[in-house]
Amino acid sequence: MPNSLSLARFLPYRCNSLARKISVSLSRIYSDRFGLSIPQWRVLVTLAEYGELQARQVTELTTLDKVQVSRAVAGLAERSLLRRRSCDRDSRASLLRLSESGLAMFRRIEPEALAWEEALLAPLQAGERDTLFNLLDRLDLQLQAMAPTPDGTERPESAA
Amino acid sequence: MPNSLSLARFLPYRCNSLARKISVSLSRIYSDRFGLSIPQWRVLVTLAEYGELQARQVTELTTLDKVQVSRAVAGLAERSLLRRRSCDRDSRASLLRLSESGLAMFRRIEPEALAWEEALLAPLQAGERDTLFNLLDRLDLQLQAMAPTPDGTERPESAA
DNA sequence: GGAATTTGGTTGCATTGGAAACCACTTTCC
DNA sequence: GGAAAGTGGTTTCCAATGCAACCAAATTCC
Repeated sequence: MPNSLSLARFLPYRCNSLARKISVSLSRIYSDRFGLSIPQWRVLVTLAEYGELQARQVTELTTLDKVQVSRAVAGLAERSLLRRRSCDRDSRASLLRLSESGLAMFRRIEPEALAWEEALLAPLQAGERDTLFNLLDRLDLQLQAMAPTPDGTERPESAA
Repeated sequence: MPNSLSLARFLPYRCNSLARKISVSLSRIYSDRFGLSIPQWRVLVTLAEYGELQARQVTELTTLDKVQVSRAVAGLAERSLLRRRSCDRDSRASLLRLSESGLAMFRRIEPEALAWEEALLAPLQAGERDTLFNLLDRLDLQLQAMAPTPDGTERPESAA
């Protein structure tokens, strides 16, 4: 019996290579033309959407770890694309907000990014797009359920 | 009007973060326990599937570039998990094949990897799994169609 | 046959990315 | 009030990654 694990049909490989290709292609917009790294791009989008946030909240919203956020924020601040304000309630933290120029940059990139996404999804009908997002959501959820708990105990099965 | 680009609903972000989580989770098998990097793991699987290949063919089958393949092969050879044979037809190239121990390692990882995939896909019915793979294939295809040609000329539209 | 180009593969170098140590502050708990 | 533990964020150090230069052999084209 030949082995049945074929890379080409192995979901982790498929997802990874697709995600990689998507990233490379999209980065031609925000990276080549606007000089943003992926983490910087995510921070930009997130602050554009939420206004003012602490770094901690950004990490939660972007699936980036705190080191990546710290560096991305430093890079954006360097270019005056965002401003940090000290936080009253907690003097360790600071509040992050896009500057005018940061917001302006976002407004220039946004329509292009959306157009690019639209082009990618063009072959899919509306219903298929919903299905796609639904499937991704469910995989995400399942992955979370499969994740080991820090203390090694298994979480109880959700009631059927 | 609030902007309509929301990270959480942006396909590139969704794909990327899902793929990342999948990789991290799966790597607990081949990385933590068997000490393989992702490229090494892909080379292992590919050689297990195809038997003997040139490095060049491996790059095509794994979506890795030649540098990654070269280094992965060096790492596997270092641990005697694979053997290189010189190629008659082309003395620059060499033919790669898993050693007995490489194949043995693959046979130990394979069922675990498949079981892990099965656990991830558990919430999806058979039809949904097909749909998922079909959608991924179509996105891949579309991405390829969107890719700029090296010389900047656009490829002709495929006949409708 | 031999210069010029291409191809298979490796290596060096500069950059990125992650883990863990770290600093400063805040909260908990006695 | 103060030790101990936790949290927000940055920095340091090291491994992984990517690009470009490189070497050697093969192919193309006169």
